[in-house]
Amino acid sequence: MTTWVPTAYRTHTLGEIQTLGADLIDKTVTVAGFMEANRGKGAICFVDLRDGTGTTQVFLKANTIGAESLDLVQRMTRESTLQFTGTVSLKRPPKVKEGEPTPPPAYEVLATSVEVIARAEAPLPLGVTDTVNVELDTRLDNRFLDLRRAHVNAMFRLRGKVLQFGRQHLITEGFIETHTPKIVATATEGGTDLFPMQYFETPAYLNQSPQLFKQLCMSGGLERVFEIGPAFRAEKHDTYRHLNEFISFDIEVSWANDDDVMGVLERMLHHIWKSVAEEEESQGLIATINAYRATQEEEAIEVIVPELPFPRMEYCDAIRIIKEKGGTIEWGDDIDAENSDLLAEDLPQFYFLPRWPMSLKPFYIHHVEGEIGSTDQQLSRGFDLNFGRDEMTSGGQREHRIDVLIDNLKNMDLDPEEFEFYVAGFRHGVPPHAGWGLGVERILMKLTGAKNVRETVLFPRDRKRFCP
RNA sequence: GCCCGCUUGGUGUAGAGGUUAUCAUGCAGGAUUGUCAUUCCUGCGACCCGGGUUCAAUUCCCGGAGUGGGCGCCA
Repeated sequence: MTTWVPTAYRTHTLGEIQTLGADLIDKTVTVAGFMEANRGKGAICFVDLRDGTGTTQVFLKANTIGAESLDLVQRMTRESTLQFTGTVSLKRPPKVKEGEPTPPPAYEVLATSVEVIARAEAPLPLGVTDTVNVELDTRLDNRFLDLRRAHVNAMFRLRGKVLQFGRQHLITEGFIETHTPKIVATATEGGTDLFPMQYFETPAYLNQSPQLFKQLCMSGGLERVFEIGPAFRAEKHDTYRHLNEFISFDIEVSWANDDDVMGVLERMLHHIWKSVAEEEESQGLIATINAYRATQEEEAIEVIVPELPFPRMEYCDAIRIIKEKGGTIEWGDDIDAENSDLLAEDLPQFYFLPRWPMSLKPFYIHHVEGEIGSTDQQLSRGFDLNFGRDEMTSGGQREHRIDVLIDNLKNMDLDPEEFEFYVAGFRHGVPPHAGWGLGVERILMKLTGAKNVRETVLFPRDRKRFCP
């Protein structure tokens, strides 16, 4: 349970007026919030007041609050911030049609005074309680108002929950939380464009992932680390699932191989899903999202806890199955969206794709000599985790043998000298280690049914948007 | 970067070479109401920009800008 400590502006939250209402009857309280709606233009008026914990009706009578204050509230615009002092009372039950159940008792505040903290300008750029659809672009331009909408607010509370449950699980498995630098000197670990920046007199970059640094933590004997932090990629992609700044949930584990960290991943995701499905507050957030979806005639989202272990579909088998289904692909190709759709037909939820060809993986991925695929090419210990058609995670066992590592760099046309800070960490003994990076926003998409990854980020950064 | 759409009140939409430009929501005013998605009445508010075709363009054509979707690549 959350403990709400009174503040300078309110003695109770609006949620508490409802949950503690029976004990608060006739007590004087001060509450504050956004005015969702007001009704009544005569000698009485009702205000729906909303704060972060819920909504409560405030009842105003001319002879209790005074004609002047009543008039002020009656003229107030929606979403204005108001503070009321008054006494808690039992709300008169609504008229119910015959046969319908009587709703549980609700409480209201009979106002004795009001303070207008801020009047909201009208018209609102988007309706907070309106049922009309609002386009994502309009929403993001006015995110502060969009966030006031119940289902959007719930999305971000749920985001916090997901991170909390994930963090909680890793800590129980002995992980420690770390932070690695986001300003880096090395151009790239391959595969992506970076944002250049100026670091005093020297060119530098925003980091694309904590990869190389978390490996140095392994060399440093930290054994089990995780990090939840931003990653920056300057790719000019424009899709429902890409961002130029996203939050990467990363782990790295010593004395472990790819199978070991796949285990960590599926246990963590299982814990997150299970917790969201079972925890009361999370269920409430899901219910809020579903209430909105119902107004948009969208199907309710259901939190289906995935079974352990997640299915494994090795790369070679995936290629074979795609071919059987009529997809165009050759061994050694990346699996594109169209072909991922074919795999997703049979694997609509989480599944691992282990043992990719070494040729498709970055220099830091480990391979075991003799592990070869169906065309006699070297396999790697790299894996992906998909949810249906979408990639959630990329991971693998890392190359801890310094000579192989340097060969890999050379084979991929990278200059080992540029990676000296990294290679140096391998000169004095490194435990075999493995890890992964998980896209937090993509997980949120799957959990909340969001069709666009931007919905799961407060202020998304994409090709066209970096403000607000 | 490539391909395909779209752009109409604050928001979301309907629509047509000549209309009083539709509906919902919103906003303003009024009637009713201890209301509770109130109900009812009245009113307000819009065709992205530039050029072309035409007697006439918001509608057709070209260009631009903005935006949405798909793809590549990725998390």
